[in-house]
Amino acid sequence: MTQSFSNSLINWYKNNKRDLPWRNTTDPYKIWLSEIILQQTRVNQGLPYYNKFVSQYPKVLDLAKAPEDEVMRLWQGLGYYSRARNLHECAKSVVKDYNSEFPKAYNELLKLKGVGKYTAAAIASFAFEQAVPVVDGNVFRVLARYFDVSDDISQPKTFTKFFNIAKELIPDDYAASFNQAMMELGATICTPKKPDCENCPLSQECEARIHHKQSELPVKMKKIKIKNRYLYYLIWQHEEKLAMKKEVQKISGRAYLILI
DNA sequence: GACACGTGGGT
DNA sequence: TACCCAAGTGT
Repeated sequence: MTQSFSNSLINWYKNNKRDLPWRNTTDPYKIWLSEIILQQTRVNQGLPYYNKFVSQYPKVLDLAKAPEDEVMRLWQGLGYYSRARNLHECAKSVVKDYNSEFPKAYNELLKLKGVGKYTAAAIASFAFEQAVPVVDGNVFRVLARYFDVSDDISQPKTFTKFFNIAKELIPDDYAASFNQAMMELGATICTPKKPDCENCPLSQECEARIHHKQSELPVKMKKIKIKNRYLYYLIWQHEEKLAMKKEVQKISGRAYLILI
């Protein structure tokens, strides 16, 4: 049962995977770079940034040596800017504390800034072929639908449940392919809206498809609420030129970027 | 454990 | 239009 799941999935992946640059390497630096960029970010949006970073900083040492302003500028437009700051800090830490080599152990990877459970598992499996399952939004969706698991995925404790299900399914000798395949299926077939069940290699046994519950799974209770905030800036303008100065001030314990 | 963090695409 | 997300993590 678990074997047919993995076999079908991995076989489908071999024949249908997209050709993406970070899939043609086992360099942990490039794997890490791609994973940070792809956090909460679509492939099409992150791809040009990945290429820029690899080109500008071929090795972790290059990134570690770069000025933070330069790294931030390269990241400009991608969003979630704390990722860029953590990226730089992580690179410096790998150089200083790990002799410029990424650690292999999952628990050691977890100590790196910006590397959480998902990214640590991704590096451990893609770069080092360890059988640690990745659990991201795609994996939640595929497993919730296939096994009809209706736990609320917005609750942190649910992560462990899905991690354990995936751990049962992941083959020791095809860990990287399995993890990649789970995410690829979620990204291209088992999508949030209108999943393409006709072309899904797992559709025959999928509980959600059998019971027509695709739109009800996975269950996510937490809703995103957007609050408006209004900030005021003073900008000096003389003819066509703007006068701006970057300063960082602490206001009630929080760092603000003040443009003067 | 709840919440903030960003931009861009889909319905 | 107004949501709903998308290869999560830090606080």
